Amino acid sequence: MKINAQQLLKEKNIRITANRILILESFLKSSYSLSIADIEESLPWADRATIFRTLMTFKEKALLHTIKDDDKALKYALCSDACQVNHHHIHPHFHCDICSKTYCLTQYEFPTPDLPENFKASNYSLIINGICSNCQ
Amino acid sequence: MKINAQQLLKEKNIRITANRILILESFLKSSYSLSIADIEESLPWADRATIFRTLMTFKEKALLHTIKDDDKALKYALCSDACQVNHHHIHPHFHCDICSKTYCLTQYEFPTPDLPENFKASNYSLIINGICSNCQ
DNA sequence: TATTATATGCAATCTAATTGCAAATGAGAA
DNA sequence: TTCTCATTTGCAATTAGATTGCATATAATA
Repeated sequence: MKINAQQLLKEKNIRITANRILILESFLKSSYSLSIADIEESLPWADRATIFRTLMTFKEKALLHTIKDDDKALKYALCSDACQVNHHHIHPHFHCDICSKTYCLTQYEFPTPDLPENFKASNYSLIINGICSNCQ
Repeated sequence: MKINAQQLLKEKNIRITANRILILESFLKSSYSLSIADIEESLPWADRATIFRTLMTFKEKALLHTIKDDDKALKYALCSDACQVNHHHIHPHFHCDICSKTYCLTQYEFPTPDLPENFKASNYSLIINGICSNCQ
């Protein structure tokens, strides 16, 4: 793991606890976004409410953002540096209809559409559905 | 009302009932998308399960599509003709952070981003957050 | 008008999210 | 190092929204 979870927490002024380190490490290790249930599965001793509140905290501190894909459960993914600089950012995500994984495509920017008169955009969230490279 | 709900149901091969006519009319009248709760409010005598199943049917028959915005409840909106021709379409939606209404911007197309190698897209769903013209 | 598949209403269930509260713990002060 | 106190945690309970089962009612067509 290149990026140190503990250090990242300190940088973000988040109190360091075992739970938080392990939950953050789950995200650092994963190439796709995770739901509360995903985290419960990888850390079976952890309490759902604690995971939930940890994710809330991480989101407030702009360490994570949420994604609503076609699955029932909300997913969470690490914010890139771009996210962290600017809270009003563009988020393309790819949801695989087969394995149901959702990938955060922060490096793939897209041009924003025009809007009707007097509509002011602050944030764009794009969900692309399809089939990922693993499931072809 | 320009478009006739009853006729629309017939075209789509959906059995005509009082419930379905009134629910469909709610959508024809509305300039924004509706949740189950919204419909319950405007048709207080209607049963939630019936509304739910009606919306399922409408979605299956490509009369409606669903939108997951920042609200908890799922929203539904009429499909445009474009939707109906091609099931793999592009959906820009605008969610107002103040009044919480979500508008379907079918006329506002956007260019699709490039994807990583071997990722095949079939559907794009864009949620734009911001402030609508009514709330400026 | 009779028949039959489909739609409805009601109550119950499910799933995921969310909260309350007392006990445990982290981080800075002494 | 130990003390102090705000913060975090674990457990149980609750909420919100979605979804289902089943008996009855109804639409469409013969």
